[in-house]
Amino acid sequence: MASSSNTRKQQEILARDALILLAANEMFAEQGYHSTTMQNIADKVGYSKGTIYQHYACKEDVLAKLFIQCGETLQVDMQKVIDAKLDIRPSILLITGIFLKHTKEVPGVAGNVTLVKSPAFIAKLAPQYQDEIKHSEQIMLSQIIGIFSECEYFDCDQVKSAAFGWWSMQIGVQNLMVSGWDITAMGFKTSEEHIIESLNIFIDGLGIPSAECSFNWSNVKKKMQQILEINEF
Amino acid sequence: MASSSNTRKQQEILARDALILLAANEMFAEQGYHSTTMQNIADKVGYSKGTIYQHYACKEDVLAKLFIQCGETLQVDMQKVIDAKLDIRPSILLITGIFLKHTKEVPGVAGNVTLVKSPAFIAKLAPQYQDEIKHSEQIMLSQIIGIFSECEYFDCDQVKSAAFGWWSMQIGVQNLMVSGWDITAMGFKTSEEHIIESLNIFIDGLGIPSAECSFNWSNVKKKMQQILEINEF
DNA sequence: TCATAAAATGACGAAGCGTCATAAATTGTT
DNA sequence: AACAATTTATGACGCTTCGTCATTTTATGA
Repeated sequence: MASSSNTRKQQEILARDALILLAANEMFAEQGYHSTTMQNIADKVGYSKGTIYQHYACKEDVLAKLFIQCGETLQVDMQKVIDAKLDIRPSILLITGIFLKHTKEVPGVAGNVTLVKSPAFIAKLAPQYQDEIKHSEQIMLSQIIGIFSECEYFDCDQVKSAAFGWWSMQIGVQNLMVSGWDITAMGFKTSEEHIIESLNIFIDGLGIPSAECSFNWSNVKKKMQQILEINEF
Repeated sequence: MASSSNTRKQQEILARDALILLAANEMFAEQGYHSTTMQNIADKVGYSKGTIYQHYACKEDVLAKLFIQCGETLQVDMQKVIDAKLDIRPSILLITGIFLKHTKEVPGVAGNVTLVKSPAFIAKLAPQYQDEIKHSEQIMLSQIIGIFSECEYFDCDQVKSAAFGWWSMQIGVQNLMVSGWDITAMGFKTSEEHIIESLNIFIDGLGIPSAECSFNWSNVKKKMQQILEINEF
């Protein structure tokens, strides 16, 4: 019975772990990481603070775990786009769309990317989480570089610059989206629409010929639903 | 004597204020905002905690003031580039160079842009600082839009997209530069070199003809020294 | 020299992180 | 079922830091 009992208990723990992460993600999104206390999280999942600390050694580890989980989902979705073997332009735009979608879905994570990657924060994490974050970042970057490498006119350096530029823009737009800044009040369209338009400009600059159909945010969304096999978002 | 004495005292306070900001900037850069305590700052400037609180009502206000100061310097430097009435390509690259320079000079600020702009942080600030931050952002954005507006082939929407894209990339590269991530260890060049190369691609995409001289990071640096009238950095 | 005003100080309350002794619950045995 | 042994949950406690404010120190002026 030891093994069976062990498994059942492990499943209970796993289920509670999911609850903790769900609660944390919601509260980080609603009131920010620093304004959310471990007690808040404990209250929300209906367990005591001590129990939460049996799952995570520190508050930083909770956010790190959310970050890592999110990274895994991103990788899987990115791979679906890569496997679809589309042209460079739709590939890049779809992967951008995936990041935009995740930014909306997990604002508690997207709004704290800078915090998670800061040296002071990383230093507090369990070594395992430090490694996983670093690893996750490398995987994603190599996926991006892989896509830009398809551009035959470019040498290795230019591919890296293009990937670095895309990555910067992606990080930046996530920041803008989660900041309370209402750009539509300044006569702008949505962040999604503008960044897709901007990326089209960037891809034009790479010397990639324009596609027959225009790739605006609306089209990117439709194509994403198809590739990721989801109904709506 | 009242006026004179008042002025002298005010100057003393002003001088101490500068010391506080200097100390804070250094410590925020070295160990991060959250690991720096008000006591640390007080110790560094040689005054007590209470005295620091006569200058700033809360820790958030200290970072906000640094952020605002930095924004003012950026605006002045940007205006110098605008007044030089260069072509679009060098204008954009030089303004990017100015941001890169500031990122290196005030890492304690650049590494906390996301934090400062988060709703939870803004809410804690003195109303005056809230307004100044919002205002500073609008000024800078309108300066950027002004430069992209020079591009005669573009309509208003495209100009906004281009400005939004540049802004995102700028925020993103600042994040990457202050994160502990050593991209050179992954076979990359410096962030500065890559982002300038990326922006050249972006500007190509805008339909701007290539300049006669190539604008790499080295050239941008030289031109910056000339426009900003500085000797080195 | 002393009185009054201004400024500096650090002890204190409040709040949050993380720990650990204790309490509760679960499991195994007779 | 009753009890022992082990596992798990709990929240009081210590520690740290933010921000306050009564007290002390310094500066000003008569």
